Amino acid sequence: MRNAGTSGTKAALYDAFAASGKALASGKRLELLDLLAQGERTVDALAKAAGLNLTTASAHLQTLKQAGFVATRREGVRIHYRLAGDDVAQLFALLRKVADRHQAAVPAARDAYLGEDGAAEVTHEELLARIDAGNVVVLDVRPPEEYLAGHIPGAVCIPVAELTDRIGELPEDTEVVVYCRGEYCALAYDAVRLLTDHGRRAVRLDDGMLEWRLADLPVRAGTTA
Amino acid sequence: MRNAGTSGTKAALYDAFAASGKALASGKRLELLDLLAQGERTVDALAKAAGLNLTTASAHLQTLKQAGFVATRREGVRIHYRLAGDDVAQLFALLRKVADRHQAAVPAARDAYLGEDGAAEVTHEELLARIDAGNVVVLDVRPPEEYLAGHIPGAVCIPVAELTDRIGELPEDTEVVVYCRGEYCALAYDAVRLLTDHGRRAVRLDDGMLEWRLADLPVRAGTTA
DNA sequence: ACAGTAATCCATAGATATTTGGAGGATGCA
DNA sequence: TGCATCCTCCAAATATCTATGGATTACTGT
Repeated sequence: MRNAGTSGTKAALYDAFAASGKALASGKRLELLDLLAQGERTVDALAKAAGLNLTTASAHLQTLKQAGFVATRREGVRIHYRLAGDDVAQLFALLRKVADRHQAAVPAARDAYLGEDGAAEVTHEELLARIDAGNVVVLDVRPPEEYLAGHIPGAVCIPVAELTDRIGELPEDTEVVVYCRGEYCALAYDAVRLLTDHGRRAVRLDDGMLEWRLADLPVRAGTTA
Repeated sequence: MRNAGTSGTKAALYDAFAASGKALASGKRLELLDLLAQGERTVDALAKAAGLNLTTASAHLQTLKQAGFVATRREGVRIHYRLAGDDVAQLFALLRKVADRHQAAVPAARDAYLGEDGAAEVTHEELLARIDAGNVVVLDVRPPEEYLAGHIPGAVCIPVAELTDRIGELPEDTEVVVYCRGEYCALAYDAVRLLTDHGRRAVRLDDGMLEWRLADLPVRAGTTA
């Protein structure tokens, strides 16, 4: 009944799904998605943050837009890109998780990038309990614009680049829980090493803002801590 | 501190994730994943079911294996491929859902393939309730080997190709709920049209085995209905 | 209207993927 | 041992993707 005629449209449907898969098929694009998962950004800011030529970044963003993964907003002369929805962040996070679990190269690359890590980590639940108990300082070491776009309520914002200079802003006797973008972000790893080297007690949240938000935990925007 | 040195390994990590993304970047591979989500199969069977040259199918399967999405088992002269885990099926399902939601081409291709569909559908919950009540026949129209690998408990197996001949096996007075591989599988659509044309009351389950299994609903394997 | 900035579009060269036929490896069976 | 089957590996042609410089478009401010 349906065969030659349909096999064309069947392929069309799978190819349409594959168009979304293709958007996930480049390391550069995944890096852009990772940045966008922290909040909206202009093309120029994305290109700089990802270390890309502006033209190249724009091309990748067009690809992501074709797949419907990102949306844009014009503000005067610049264009802000953002994720098209939480489901996109979810897909991104799941891709990383599945890749980590099933592809041997990922844990290897992860260790090479983040450092093989025996250091203690804190889970969501532990952190929430300790925030309630009041015996912890939560430190967000991402760039300020990402902190402004959304952070853990009560967290202090000190970008890792400024941490050496501003370490005095942290109380000396309280343990610090550090977080950054997500499970594979280097910022919190660097910060914990830095704080520990300065004799502070510091541990990393076991993942970061991406997973926190996807777990529907409370998020605050703006500067009001 | 870390920059040029790390940018290499950082890119390596993202590229490793992208390797998994690339596995999702071809319609043919997604079709293979869709088939594998129903149960394990040999290379030859997959090639035939997907309408691919054997060599081409093998190449795609190697790509999927590189990404860790599939695993193999040798049985005599033939090699059985299967999904490496439920998380892979989950990733596949989420990709389709996100693509459907955010990419205009998907609903269009879907309607072209499945037919624009005003017909009534039944949800998981409704079906379970009606199975309990006993006033429904559940019909699985997938190929028998997929039925054997796992089906809804109590479902009758009549492949859609044999349905015209075997329609007498279905009670005439009871409504039939038809299901197949998943939300985008044409088999159940065809079967409902066919049954309705023969004066039977038939509706489609709103998705299929893939989503049923991922929802952790009861699945039975083998022939014991 | 003009200049300046941000981003996209276009063309192209270089790099990757896909498909396929044919050769080669592994297993089972006579 | 020899042969058939199932699958993978190899090589080459074709198609697609990526990166980038230069041109173009969209907007702002003077």
